[in-house]
Amino acid sequence: MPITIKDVARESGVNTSTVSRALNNGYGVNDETRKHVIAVAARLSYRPNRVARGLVTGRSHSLALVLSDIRNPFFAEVARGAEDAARSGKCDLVLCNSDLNADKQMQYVQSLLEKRIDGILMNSVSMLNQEQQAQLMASGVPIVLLNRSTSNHTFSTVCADNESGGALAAKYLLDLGHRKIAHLTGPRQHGNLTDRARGFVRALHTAANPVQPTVLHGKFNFAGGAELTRKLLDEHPDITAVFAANDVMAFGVVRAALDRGLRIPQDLSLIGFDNIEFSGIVHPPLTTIHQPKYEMGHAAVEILLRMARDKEKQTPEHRLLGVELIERESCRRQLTEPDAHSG
Amino acid sequence: MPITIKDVARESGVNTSTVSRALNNGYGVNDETRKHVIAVAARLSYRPNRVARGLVTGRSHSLALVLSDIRNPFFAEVARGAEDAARSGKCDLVLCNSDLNADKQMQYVQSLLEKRIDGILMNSVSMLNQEQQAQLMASGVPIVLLNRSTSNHTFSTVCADNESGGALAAKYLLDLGHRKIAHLTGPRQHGNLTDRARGFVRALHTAANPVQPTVLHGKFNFAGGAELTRKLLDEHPDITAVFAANDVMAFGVVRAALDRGLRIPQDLSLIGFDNIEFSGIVHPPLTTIHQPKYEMGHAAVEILLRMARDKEKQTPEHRLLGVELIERESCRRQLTEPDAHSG
DNA sequence: GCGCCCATTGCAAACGTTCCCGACAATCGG
DNA sequence: CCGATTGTCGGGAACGTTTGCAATGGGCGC
Repeated sequence: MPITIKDVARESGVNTSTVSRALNNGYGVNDETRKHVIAVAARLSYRPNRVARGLVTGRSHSLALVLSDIRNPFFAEVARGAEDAARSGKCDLVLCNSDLNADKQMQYVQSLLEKRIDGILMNSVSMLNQEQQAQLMASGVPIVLLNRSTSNHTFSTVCADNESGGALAAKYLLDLGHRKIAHLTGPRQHGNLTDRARGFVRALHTAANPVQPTVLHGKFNFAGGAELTRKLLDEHPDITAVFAANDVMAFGVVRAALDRGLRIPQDLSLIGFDNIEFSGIVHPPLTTIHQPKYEMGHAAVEILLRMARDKEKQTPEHRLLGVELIERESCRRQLTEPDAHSG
Repeated sequence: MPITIKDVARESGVNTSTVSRALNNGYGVNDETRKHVIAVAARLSYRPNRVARGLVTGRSHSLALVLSDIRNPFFAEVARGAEDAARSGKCDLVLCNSDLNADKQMQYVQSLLEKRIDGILMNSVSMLNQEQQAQLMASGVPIVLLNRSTSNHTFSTVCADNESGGALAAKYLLDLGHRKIAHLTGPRQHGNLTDRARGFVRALHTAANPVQPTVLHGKFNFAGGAELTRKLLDEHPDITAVFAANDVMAFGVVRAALDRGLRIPQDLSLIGFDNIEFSGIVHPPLTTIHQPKYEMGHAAVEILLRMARDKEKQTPEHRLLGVELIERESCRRQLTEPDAHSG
């Protein structure tokens, strides 16, 4: 029913192949006839069928974004960057929520492969077993991972410099004069969080006046942040500054601290990680390490587009994006007390 | 290069049409041969090419989600509901961020039509002019609108019951004893917000003891909430309760109130709208009207799927989803003072 | 004036499915 | 025992493009 290339060909008195050439790159077709064809196509309001084109070219002009949950504001920002990049690369983006479920993720990949997707951006493959990872590799589709998997360098990766971010947080707290410092983070297996912790602890250790922080592991969400804070305040009531592994945990810290009657930053300094939008909105505005989420999504899709174009150049590319400290109002200078040992 | 249906046909000694029948609905093919074909397909790890299938069936098995910005947590939740529904309908979801830009939105639609998308879920068409809306209608693709456009009933719609939500907020504040009440909302053109305001004001008017609220219009974001609050506190310092048109505005109210030294809920009661995730996390936890965001996305896609299946039944469907009050800690009972007139 | 080259265009074969239609055998009703 | 029906399957056209190759014709060098 819709208008096809044949209609345009008939109406403009040329062959379909000429129409195709005129409408696409247009090289090898007389300038006059090209204009004529284009005019006719416009008059009939012809819309090429990208499905048919995809069948012959083998490219679907769509990319996929497989992440755990779009409701996580971090991923929403990444998704926006990815979509913008895809759009400027004439591709569209299909959204998949894996919930970090391995089976679900593989089902998505299968479905995407059947659609001859041009590339996939995933936030993690760490939950996949060896066989599944091998299957992904074998599929031949370009894949970029959002969070670098230390064990696997066969895929391209885009990652924020978590370790530097941790160090940035450490330096900031030290400069403010804090000596009793804690770090609340997620499970030890979590690569990104581990990197942040490593950078943080290392910077504290290598400081002119080294500090040994208290590090607590738990769930890396709001409830986890609150729970770890309660535990922390019970066991180490002398803590003056907390570095939370992400902003949502930091919000949990705020809540638990308020419940104990502690004000931030007057009684406790707090620094987060991610710089999600709400960090600037909550009270007090949260000092945090900014992660270039939009740029990460953007960069990942750019790599994907490059890989999709050059089917030869499939050497994995690794991009590490810088982070920066966003100073707001959740930290305060700590007057240096006399050292406990000297008392 | 990849394995096609022909390979399976050759390997199992039958015709491609038989393979197709065996692998799909399977009706009209001997049970034994079907099993054989399926076994061979599995052995060769055959993956059907959905692009080719789409070319002949005319269905792409993908739906599109065109919204202003996925970074808006409201839309992220809608998107998640939509994606889950699409998935269970064997479709995938392509994501488009329109930024409420009419041209961009039409470009998206054009691109989606070229891909022979099966249906489109958009959050608004109000920024489109008549010609563009007519063009959408003429395209013949199933379309569901997230926010009911009062002027246009030609598309299907899914909408939360904003008016009832406004009434719910009004009743709640009245029950708590508030008499000096304000409503901070967005521009007058905004349909949803207008509905909320209407429900709110009407419920206050029709109460046993009617109240005339102060209604202020401004930007419906964080900054707008803060700005309107400053204005409100300047002009009406006797206000005891505020209904913000959405949660993000409510956060702005919190900020501005704190800046003036007012505590919530001790000095000012506050109720929001949407119940985004952060409403339960901020301090104080925000009492608000819950909008079934996930369910809205889910329902919209279900309508889309139905319309895509029955190409005949294209009568627009309108679904109004209920809202509910989520009571947290941002409102407090107001002791009824003697009426100002009697003083 | 002749042959060659290049620009332009048409022809037709793909791409991988689905699905209509016809062939064939077997079964069944009478 | 014969015609009709049913179940099973193959043949082949279609879906709307792209693209390699051949054909055509004009211009140009010699």
